[in-house]
Amino acid sequence: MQNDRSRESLLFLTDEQLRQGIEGMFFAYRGFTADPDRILDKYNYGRAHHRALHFINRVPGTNVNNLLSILGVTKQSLNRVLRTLIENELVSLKIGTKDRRERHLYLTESGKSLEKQLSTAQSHRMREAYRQAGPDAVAGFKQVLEAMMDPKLQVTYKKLRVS
Amino acid sequence: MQNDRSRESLLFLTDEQLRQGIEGMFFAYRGFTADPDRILDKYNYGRAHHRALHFINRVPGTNVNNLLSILGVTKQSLNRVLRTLIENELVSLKIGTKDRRERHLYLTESGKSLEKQLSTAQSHRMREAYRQAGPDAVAGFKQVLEAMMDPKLQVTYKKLRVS
DNA sequence: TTGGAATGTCAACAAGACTGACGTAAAATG
DNA sequence: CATTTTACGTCAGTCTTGTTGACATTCCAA
Repeated sequence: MQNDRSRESLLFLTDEQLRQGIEGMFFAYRGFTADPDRILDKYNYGRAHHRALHFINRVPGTNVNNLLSILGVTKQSLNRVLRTLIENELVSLKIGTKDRRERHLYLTESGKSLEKQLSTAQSHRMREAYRQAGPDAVAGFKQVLEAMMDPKLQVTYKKLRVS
Repeated sequence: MQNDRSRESLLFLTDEQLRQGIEGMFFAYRGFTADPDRILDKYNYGRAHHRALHFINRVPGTNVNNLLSILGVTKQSLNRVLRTLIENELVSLKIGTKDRRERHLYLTESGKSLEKQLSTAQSHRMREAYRQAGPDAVAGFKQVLEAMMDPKLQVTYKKLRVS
């Protein structure tokens, strides 16, 4: 009995199930980035630019270090991306008033406009997927995603929610 | 009534919900690749090698064109990766008997061993996430992932299941 | 005043993606 | 049988995005 029950209740943890999850993540991520990628191409930007735009929009006035910890890249790498975004006037800098070493980042009007374009495209696919799968599936989807994150990123992720 | 019901039943489609899904994918994908990446580093391989190993293991004897369509990269890109894997004897080639233009790909013993190491690490995290979230959440997770794929990749994904 | 933090910048490099062009062998087709 | 198409490999060049390492600047805080 005990044995039967555990065997049954753990069917979702078989190697086959796990493999499907792995391949699902791989293929779904391709779909997830496909639409924004096409838009970015037209403007000669890449995914790195998209990510910066997304999180600056999400946390307006963030400083560079905070953005670095969200994105998980080196400052040199982010800097290159930020430089072009600033040159092209999609992002503006404001030097901190309290701490004047800090640069606070904001989207300009054109920045907001491109970000909107990108997020609209990405959300559209996400919305369709959500709609097809239904509310219970969506709840489960988010639970699994959250459990898959590194603990630190889980915290970052949750912070974005309440900010 | 009708109005209330639709408003309520669509709460999971709010912009906030969609944004959480987008950021969830971003952060979860980082976690998803983190453990294999650490192993790959030690052997001086990258994610591209991992993907090749994964799918050659999954579809032993696949030809190059089939692998290309699964991975969604150019032959030049895949070739670079395959060449090193073959040189290092993780992958072996067999020329097709029926169609001698085709190269069929197999993992060697060392190939299988590395693949096992990588998939064990990746599965471990996936298993923990699944366990924490529970079977219903996992079912929902997979539903949403599948709905997020490009239609062609959805077919590819399903084919891998039954093969 | 001095140390350290936040930031920027230069240089060099690598992985991994791309395009384009070309070559070869073999199968398929007219 | 001749031609075309397919499967694959390869060379060359480019781009994005990541890395390390070194060094400069600014300026807060002890």
